[in-house]
Amino acid sequence: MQFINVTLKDNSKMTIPCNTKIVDFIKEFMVSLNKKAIAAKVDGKAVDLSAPLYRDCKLEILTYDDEEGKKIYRHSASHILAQAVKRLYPNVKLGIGPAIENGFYYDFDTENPFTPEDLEQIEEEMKSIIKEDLSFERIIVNKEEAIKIFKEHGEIYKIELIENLPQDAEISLYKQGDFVDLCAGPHVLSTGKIKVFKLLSLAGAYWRGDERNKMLQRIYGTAFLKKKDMDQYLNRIEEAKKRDHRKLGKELDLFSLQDEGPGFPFFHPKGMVIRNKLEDFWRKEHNKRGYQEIKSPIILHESLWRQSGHWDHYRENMYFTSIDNEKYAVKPMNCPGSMLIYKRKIHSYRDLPLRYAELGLVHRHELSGALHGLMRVRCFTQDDAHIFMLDSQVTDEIIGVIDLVDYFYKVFGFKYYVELSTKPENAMGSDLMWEKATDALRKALEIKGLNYKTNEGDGAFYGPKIDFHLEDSIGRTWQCGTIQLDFQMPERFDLTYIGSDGEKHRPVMIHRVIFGSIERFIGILTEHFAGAFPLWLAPVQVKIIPITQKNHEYTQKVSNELKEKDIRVETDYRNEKVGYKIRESQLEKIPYMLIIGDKEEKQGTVSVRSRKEGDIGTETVKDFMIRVLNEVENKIY
RNA sequence: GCUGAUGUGGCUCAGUGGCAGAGCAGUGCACUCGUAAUGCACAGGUCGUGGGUUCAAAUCCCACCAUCAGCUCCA
Repeated sequence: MQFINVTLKDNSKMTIPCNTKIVDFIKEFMVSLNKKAIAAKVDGKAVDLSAPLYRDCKLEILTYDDEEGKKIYRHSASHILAQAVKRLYPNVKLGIGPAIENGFYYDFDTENPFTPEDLEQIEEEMKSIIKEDLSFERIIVNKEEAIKIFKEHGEIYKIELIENLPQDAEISLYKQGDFVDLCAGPHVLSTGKIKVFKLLSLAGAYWRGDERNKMLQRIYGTAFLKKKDMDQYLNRIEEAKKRDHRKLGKELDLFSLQDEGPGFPFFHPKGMVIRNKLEDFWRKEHNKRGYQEIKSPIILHESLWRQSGHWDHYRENMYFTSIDNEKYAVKPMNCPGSMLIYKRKIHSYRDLPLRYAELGLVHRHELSGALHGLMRVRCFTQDDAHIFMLDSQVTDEIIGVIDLVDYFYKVFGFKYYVELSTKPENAMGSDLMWEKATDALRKALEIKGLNYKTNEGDGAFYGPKIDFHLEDSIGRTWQCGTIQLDFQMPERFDLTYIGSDGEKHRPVMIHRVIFGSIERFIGILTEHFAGAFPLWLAPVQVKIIPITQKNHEYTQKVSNELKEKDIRVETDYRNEKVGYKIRESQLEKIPYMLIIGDKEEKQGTVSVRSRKEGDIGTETVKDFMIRVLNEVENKIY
């Protein structure tokens, strides 16, 4: 008998007979993992537990606690889903069924779309497949054999996948009971290993994600080892639903979307307070940092958009109109307007860097099906800025923007991640320019000591970019800020400055946003704070609640004093019980409530209730004002 | 744009061929109240829009619009 050496994760070595199955190896030498093992990695490659060890190798056991193990577990669940569907609907054709973050899906081509009731039936069938505890068997075939097998089953999508594999490919199939699927694997040992799962939703999805292809029916599901973990996950989905800015936006009366303007949001008085506070903050911080605010028109002549390149690259997303028989376009971006302002006069190198900031309302034609509350709209306000500068100023300017982004996001308590995107396939401009620009961005990131991920080939067609993805309070990420180096616009608009040599030179330009879109940012903030905005942003900061009509006069006096200090106050003079008024203010997520009765009136105080901590005792009006003004000033959240 | 689902009073929803309903919100009256819902009464809807089928349509059929879940795309 031949023997082989197996090296484990802790570098210990074992000598075992050749062709020992991993599952047997675990039973013998790693008993503690016997129940937990899902699959294994041999020399870094994921394999089934039923695979034999036939040469010297490194062995690592994957359990549900490993990200990879979890994926394999869920992917196995997707095969069970497919088997259940085939049992119930034999004519359905299979697409693909991978594991995804938090779950899995499987795509099916079916004559009759599934209904939510069908899902229950499919779940039942999956349960019985799990009960049958069918083994996942790996079968290796060549290309011809694979095609023959799937032709017998009429699986046209699988055949298409196989045909795209190289001629000499070793093709693996997985068989459980009477069900065979094309799959690289690995899988759990048998269907019985899947403990808890749930089918979650139905959706259409294009075959291979291409909108020219047929739309298949996708079933989403998830699978966990413990019911507790699944319940927790389902709860988190519920929590996200509760925080949905569309729901909260309606409840808190911040904004609305009307049939008359799909994708064109209406901001209500309370939503406008948040908006204006964000803009005030933005203006103040930009002023401090040497930005000058501009405003360019919303409608501009078509010739401008031809010159800027938008006609060639962005026409599909633009709206057009005509005025006095001339063709005009509604701006989808602010940069061309900014270019015209730069070009209005001659600039000296001494004027640079020139930082033009613009809260610019842009309109873009988005597909109707893509619209989503404030997150995806057809008109939005970018907190844009275009910085025109000398080559030598690029790094400093980028660092300035990075610092500004960092300052802004911290104010809201967001963590964020940075990504650098490099030259794409269809880029304009020379390699040398791109290299220089990308180096400048990279250098700035390194000087700041920021960790970043590089997305090769993901830059804009006119230049590389740094993207900022912020993470909200329940762990979702959103792309907001971006810094883009742009060589095309200065070129296309023939921007110049006069250098110290008296000659004309080409300035460098960066284009950047921090909030991204004010509308989307408000959506993100709403979900991040679950509607309980920090005091400085809260549409109503203080609600004053008199206990009886006798206290109305004093209530009005307190209200006037607070308003005098620009504190946003509302008074509730309705003939209701205190508890009722408090409950309502609490649901409106108003940061402070002041309860006023005879006692307070006599003492000239107010009884303060915070939405977070409840009753926090009695204070003089003056102390309460100091408390509020301090909290606003420091943007405490 | 594509696939599927949904559309009934300000909000949340019931009503599946036979007189449009409930709760909350609103208004009026009573109670004058101490930290998350006082009681009674009243008012409010051409059932998304336009066609059609039927003695009769919120309900069945067709088209369109919007919303939702995804796909695709993206600030």
